[in-house]
Amino acid sequence: MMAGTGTKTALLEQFARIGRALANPARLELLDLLAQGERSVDDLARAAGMRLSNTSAQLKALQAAGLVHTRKEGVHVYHRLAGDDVEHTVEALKDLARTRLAAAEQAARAYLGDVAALEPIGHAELARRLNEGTAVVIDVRPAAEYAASHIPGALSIPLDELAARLDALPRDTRIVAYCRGPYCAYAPEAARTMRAHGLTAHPLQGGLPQWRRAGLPTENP
Amino acid sequence: MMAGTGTKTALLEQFARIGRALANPARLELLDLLAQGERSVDDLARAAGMRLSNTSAQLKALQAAGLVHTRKEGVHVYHRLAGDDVEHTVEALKDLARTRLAAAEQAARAYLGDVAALEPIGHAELARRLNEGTAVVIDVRPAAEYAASHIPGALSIPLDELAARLDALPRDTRIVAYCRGPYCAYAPEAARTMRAHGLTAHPLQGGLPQWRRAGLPTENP
DNA sequence: TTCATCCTCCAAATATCTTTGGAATATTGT
DNA sequence: ACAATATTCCAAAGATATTTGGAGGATGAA
Repeated sequence: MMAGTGTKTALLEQFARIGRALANPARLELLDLLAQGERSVDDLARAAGMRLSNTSAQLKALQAAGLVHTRKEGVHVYHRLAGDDVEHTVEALKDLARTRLAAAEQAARAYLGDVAALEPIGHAELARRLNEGTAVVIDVRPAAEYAASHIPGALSIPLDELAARLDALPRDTRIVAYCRGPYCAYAPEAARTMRAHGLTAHPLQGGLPQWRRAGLPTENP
Repeated sequence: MMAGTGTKTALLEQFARIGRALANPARLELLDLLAQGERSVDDLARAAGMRLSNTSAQLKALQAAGLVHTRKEGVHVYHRLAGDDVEHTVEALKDLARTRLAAAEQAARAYLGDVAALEPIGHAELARRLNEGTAVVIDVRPAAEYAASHIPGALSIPLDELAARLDALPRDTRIVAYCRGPYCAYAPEAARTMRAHGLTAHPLQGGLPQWRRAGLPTENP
């Protein structure tokens, strides 16, 4: 492809660089993970089920596109999203896919199941209920993500452990589960598990990144 | 790459399809043109300076990604954006590029010049001024795009013809020029030309697609 | 220093994308 | 039927991306 300096072509080429960064499922998964908080390369590789060398290469591509920043601490290199706008654009991309591609809508339904049937709770309602004490909120993401940032007052119950800890949950209070975002299956899955056990459970509409982006408070280390 | 049916991988793969559609400067240019209204393949090829066969191939890719719909009329195939969300996401992509990539910001400045110095007029202010009669609005896009859709009351003065028609413009009224959008150089360029001729001119903030997306009225054939 | 750990870099193999010119197809009008 | 126009399809060449395994560099701990 031509270099194309100084003209409209050069500008379009720059825009396309961002498109290219978002053109690969592995990179999109890394962005999802990074939206939960900064993580080391090796940690990301494990969480995404990718080889280390490949993870490093993809993170380098994201960095070259300006979507990710890094911080070196000792032997670790921590990566994080460059800003809220990254997450916002990725979400717009996903929503566009779901709206415009029947195959995407179908894949979303296959992965998430029927979320509407679980009557998701909105941000505002959860915030109100937390103030009133009429709901308990649980964070069903892996513990490391809870540790990086969570909704104040949330209990960390990773999905893996939910079944074993069901009896410790209140039967007389509404339980709201949240996870990584609107395309994360953890919270809906958790709500189903809890409902099957006779609890009153709902997923949060959107996950922690959306909660934060709405200007609501989070608790960080 | 794996097929990956039924799982998270399948969903991410669908999201990445949209990313891939936006990963190429030629396709981004076609999307820009389509945001101005539906056009035939051959017309788009001419406007974008691309070969016909390539234009057809890229449009096919956009169609496969669900971003573009087509309508056949006689011997022509008219393409149009599948919805407002397409334009919105493309704009988010461009803004992200400009914010996160220094090279993109630099290319934008090189292409657009210093737009802020031209004191762009916002949508609300233009709407008000048009009601009051305290501004004249001119559409400096190619005539075909004006014909497809324009701001009610706008005069069509394609940038090519502006120099020849400067004397017909009022010297005692504020003139607002608009074009394809925030990354189109026509309106800023027109404002500079008019100012150099002693007129009071400004570009509109954002172009016709943004005006329409803000819910303001347009005039269509 | 030596070791273990984390990460990046490299080369190679494979796959995908882009662009071109020309052939093939479709539609309309004569 | 024929010609003219608009579009798609095809094959080929070149350019980019993706992924892997392993080598090598950097850092901190023993």
